[in-house]
Amino acid sequence: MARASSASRPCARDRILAAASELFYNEGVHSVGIDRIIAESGVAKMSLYNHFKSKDALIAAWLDEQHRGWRQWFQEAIARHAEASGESPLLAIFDALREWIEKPNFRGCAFINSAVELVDAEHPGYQITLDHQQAIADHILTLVKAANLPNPEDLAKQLLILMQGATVVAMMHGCPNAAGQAKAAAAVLIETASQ
Amino acid sequence: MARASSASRPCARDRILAAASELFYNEGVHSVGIDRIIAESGVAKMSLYNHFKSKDALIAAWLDEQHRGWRQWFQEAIARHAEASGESPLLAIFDALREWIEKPNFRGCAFINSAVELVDAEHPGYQITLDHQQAIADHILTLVKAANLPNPEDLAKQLLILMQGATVVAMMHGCPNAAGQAKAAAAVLIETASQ
DNA sequence: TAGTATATAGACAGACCTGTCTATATGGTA
DNA sequence: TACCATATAGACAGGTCTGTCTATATACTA
Repeated sequence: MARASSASRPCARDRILAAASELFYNEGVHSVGIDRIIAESGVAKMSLYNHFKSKDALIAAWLDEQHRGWRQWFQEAIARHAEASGESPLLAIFDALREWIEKPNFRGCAFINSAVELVDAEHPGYQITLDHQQAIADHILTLVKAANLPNPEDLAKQLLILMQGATVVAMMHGCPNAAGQAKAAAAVLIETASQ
Repeated sequence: MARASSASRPCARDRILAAASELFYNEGVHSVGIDRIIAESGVAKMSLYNHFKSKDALIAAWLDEQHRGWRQWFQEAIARHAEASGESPLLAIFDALREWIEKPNFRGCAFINSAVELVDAEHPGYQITLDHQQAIADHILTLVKAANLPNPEDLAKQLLILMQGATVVAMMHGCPNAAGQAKAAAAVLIETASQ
């Protein structure tokens, strides 16, 4: 277990990130201290600081990992839902969103939550939260343009607003059908834009 | 200045709440400690604990005060914008939202932010964040019903999603026109629902 | 087996936090 | 003026946090 190539147990770095991921998302980056992560991961404090320069660097690493994973999943889920339903990828966005919201540990968007908690734009993780949001907006715009709809920038922005709104409403209102309502609204906007 | 009736200086309690309000909203409830609030308000620590049982009680008092103030402002602003523009109160929601977003110290919704930070549903302030969100949803539903539109629950939910989404997009994307885009989308949804 | 890279457990220091408390000051009223 | 309610400044205690460090263990390779 001293080498990352061992197949029987994840390396220390991965165990730290896994523990941090669960704790940070469920409880927030400020409420979870280093000792909690150490206890959860079974990694020694010195190893943690060998892999990550500081707690802030760990937060940034977590956000970076989440950013990559979520982007990949988002694109894959949209394609999967679009294929399964035969509907436009623009509507499939909201099916993917619903799939995410319905996860048992859903507590909103890690990037929104972290931006709220970190506040400080100089924090090493803050820019990642913004990059993530921008990547979503860009992806939606790409899908809208691919659909050859007029005023793509406006429609993309409105769909982004619906998506972010459904995320927050699902979190704050315990609303199981926020994604469905957002999808219905998106359908109207897309239909109207097509005329 | 030992009595609240003094007209020359706010009483200690009000000064604490004013300082807490600014610091908590700008920097988050976890990042701001009691000593910061004491320094900002010029109130002695013992006075602070005479007025508020604990930091958590102060947070709850702040959220309660914000809840009352915001509700009042929201309804007044909608009425004001509806009268000035001659448009439906349902669209005026987004004019009021824009007015709020354009404030120089805008950093999203204090209730969403606090729900994210507090996490714990047992925290004395947590229920207030939920009550606040529910009050907004109820108010939107009331306006939709007053407009005699079909499927009021669905439309109200969609307008709520647009409103929350615009709030988050404005915060995360530095998007000055999120409220305007949400208003344009709302106009389409309302027009479609009317047919 | 020896050496090395990586790991473990956890003590430690200093900073910061929340809440308690002592001593004193201030302002209003009888 | 005396009394009382409320205020001030800030020391203090104990807990928690982040990051540094000592001592030791483990696993792999030559």
